[in-house]
Amino acid sequence: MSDVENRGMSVTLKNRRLRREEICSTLRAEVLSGQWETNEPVREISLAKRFGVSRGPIRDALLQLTQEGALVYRQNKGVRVSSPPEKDDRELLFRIRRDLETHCLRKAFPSWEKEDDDELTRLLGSLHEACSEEDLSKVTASDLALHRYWVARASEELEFIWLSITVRMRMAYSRLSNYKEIYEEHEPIVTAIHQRELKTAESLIRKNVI
Amino acid sequence: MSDVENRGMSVTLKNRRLRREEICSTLRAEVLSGQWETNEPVREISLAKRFGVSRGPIRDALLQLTQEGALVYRQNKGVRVSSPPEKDDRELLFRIRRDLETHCLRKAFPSWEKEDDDELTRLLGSLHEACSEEDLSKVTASDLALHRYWVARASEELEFIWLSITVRMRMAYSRLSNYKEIYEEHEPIVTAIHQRELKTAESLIRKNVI
DNA sequence: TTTTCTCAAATTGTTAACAATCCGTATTGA
DNA sequence: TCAATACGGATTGTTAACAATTTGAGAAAA
Repeated sequence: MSDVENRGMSVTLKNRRLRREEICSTLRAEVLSGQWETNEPVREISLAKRFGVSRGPIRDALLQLTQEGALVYRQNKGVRVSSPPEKDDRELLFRIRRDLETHCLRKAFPSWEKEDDDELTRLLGSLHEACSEEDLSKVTASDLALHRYWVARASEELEFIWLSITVRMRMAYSRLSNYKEIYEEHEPIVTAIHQRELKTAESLIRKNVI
Repeated sequence: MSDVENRGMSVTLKNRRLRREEICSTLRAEVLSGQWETNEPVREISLAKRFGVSRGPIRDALLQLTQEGALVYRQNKGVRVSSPPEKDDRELLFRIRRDLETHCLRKAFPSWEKEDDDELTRLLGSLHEACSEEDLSKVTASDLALHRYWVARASEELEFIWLSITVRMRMAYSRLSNYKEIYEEHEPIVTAIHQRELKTAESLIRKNVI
């Protein structure tokens, strides 16, 4: 069992039967936050032991992550962590992601309600907590969940497309020097949404997604 | 066993061990060409019988098609054919698809070789044949394969993203009145590529993808 | 009649055993 | 020595049986 696979042992007996989606998001956060070596093979058996299930559900989860772009699948050789996209493609992918997020926010805005505000506040709090703890895996998951919310709020279809693009970009934080900056880039976006300032929110998202 | 599931019985004994990708593309073409009722449940057992395998590989294929957007998965209820995207989202998706295809063609052009020309010719021939036979499933698959070629030629990463968008759009041919038009829209694109006229090819693709 | 409850059939979810494949190591032969 | 080959452990692919869940028909109750 490798180092990575032993991490985060919050798997208690009561949630022995984890949903595929839960296994997925745990693994996704680890891959996205760069905790797995690129080209490091991912073994089904060790993951099965770690999550306390058989290889079946693990294969489901790995196949899903393959489709999302976090992993690459090869016949009879299992999956490995994929490489980030080429430089040529990054600019296009960023633009598509910006277009998707602003489109979704604009579309969801007319029916935006207080409970949406509350949920965003909760997600922002989770991001703040993760940044304070300097927990990279948690920061990545929180960041993803925050952006994902306004996309999913608009369209389940677009959510899948957005996710597969965002996951492939690796959400690299190299542009930001520390965790505090990550939080401080997101706080104004949520504030603008709370105040129903669509244009401001759109503009801030465009500046954040680069 | 439903009507759809009995269709196309070219499954002989020799290719008993079909790859997941082969099962996928067969099912994908049928879904995309509208041969399955929307919201019609897709049963694992009947598909397993049809392809002569157990439910395992079928589940793999269905999960993959779910991620691509052809099917929708619900806990304990299996998959069903998804609905086409909302009108609001269609224009955005078309634009993204156009951007992806032209970007990929431009990127692949410098290293485009004779064998690529040959492959395009082959794929165009397949489309022509499908149009002559008026076989909707085959037309859909051929059209997809042709566009897919120049995307895949540029980037495996972008191929996945492009596929998940294109599959979700259902490739509706309502804009075109007959099969002949479908072929006649694609023939000039391939010709332009053969003659290395990038601008012309890009422009034709933009007009074709609407 | 209408609603609620019960139960059995159908279907999906999970598991463990088995088959096929890959890959590194050792052995063989020139 | 070196290349080719054979072997065996490790890993993925597939299968069939079993568990859990959903669904709908029909009985029971209001």
